[in-house]
Amino acid sequence: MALLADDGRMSFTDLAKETGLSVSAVHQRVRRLQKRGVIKGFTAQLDHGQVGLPLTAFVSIKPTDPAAPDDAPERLAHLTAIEACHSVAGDESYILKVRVASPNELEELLQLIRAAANVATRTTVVLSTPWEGRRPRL
Amino acid sequence: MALLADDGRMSFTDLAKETGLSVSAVHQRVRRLQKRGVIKGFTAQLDHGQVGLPLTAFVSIKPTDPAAPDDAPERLAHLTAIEACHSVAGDESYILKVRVASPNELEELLQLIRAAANVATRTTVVLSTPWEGRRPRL
DNA sequence: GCTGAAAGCATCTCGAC
DNA sequence: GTCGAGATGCTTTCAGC
Repeated sequence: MALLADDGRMSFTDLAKETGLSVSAVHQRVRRLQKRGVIKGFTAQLDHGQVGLPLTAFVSIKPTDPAAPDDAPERLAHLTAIEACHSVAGDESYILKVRVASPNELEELLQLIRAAANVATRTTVVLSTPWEGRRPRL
Repeated sequence: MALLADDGRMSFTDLAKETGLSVSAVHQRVRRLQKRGVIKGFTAQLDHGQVGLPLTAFVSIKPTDPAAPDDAPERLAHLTAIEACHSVAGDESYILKVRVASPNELEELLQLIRAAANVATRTTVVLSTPWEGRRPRL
């Protein structure tokens, strides 16, 4: 059932046909999934290239002072160019995924990140994206 | 306008109120954005933890034979645990984002990746995700 | 490219199984 | 947890500007 909600903006009546359930049953199930948080929301998938943010990069960060409290996520939350923030195992402490308009903006962003979170950065620029946001097979 | 489509499954009538345009104008604009590919589609955001895939990792890959043709994306496309595939600048050639149910599955997946694409892998396990899929500020 | 109205459907609620 | 029917409201198309 969750597999079918991946089609995003599909009418509940079509969902009902696909699943063989009645329309109201589908409706209630989706409502329940939203309340339980299994479905966190619905979004439009935008083409970042066409929307003015053609440059994607991964930024790994490591605290310059390992003794300092690790509140990097809050310190970086205001930087809207950061699309995702993952705490990771390994040499670095976080991996950020960022979207910017140009190399210049990337440079500015890295300075902001270093200043805001007191970290060293290691940046990996994305050249192309064969695919992204593919739905996991359940 | 694209900012408002981020709310995903919103009625066109509500969009029209927000934008001050008429309902049909909104309708036409969205259709145009979809045809131009600016809006690639609509999806439900699922909670991967609650959907049986609580373990996320980044896998960087590097060809074992640098002379071989680089067709890793096609060779890996059938592995549905791979959510995204980015070609990147730097020491490694691709970064994959994968979702699996358990460490065991991750181990199996890495073997499959190495065998399918003839590559060496470097894996970074995600411990937690303060945020993800945030909408870029336009 | 925007508007407004009309026709067709989907959504959502409710009572019942 | 599922179903069916009814009121409400949204989507979609079309002619006109």
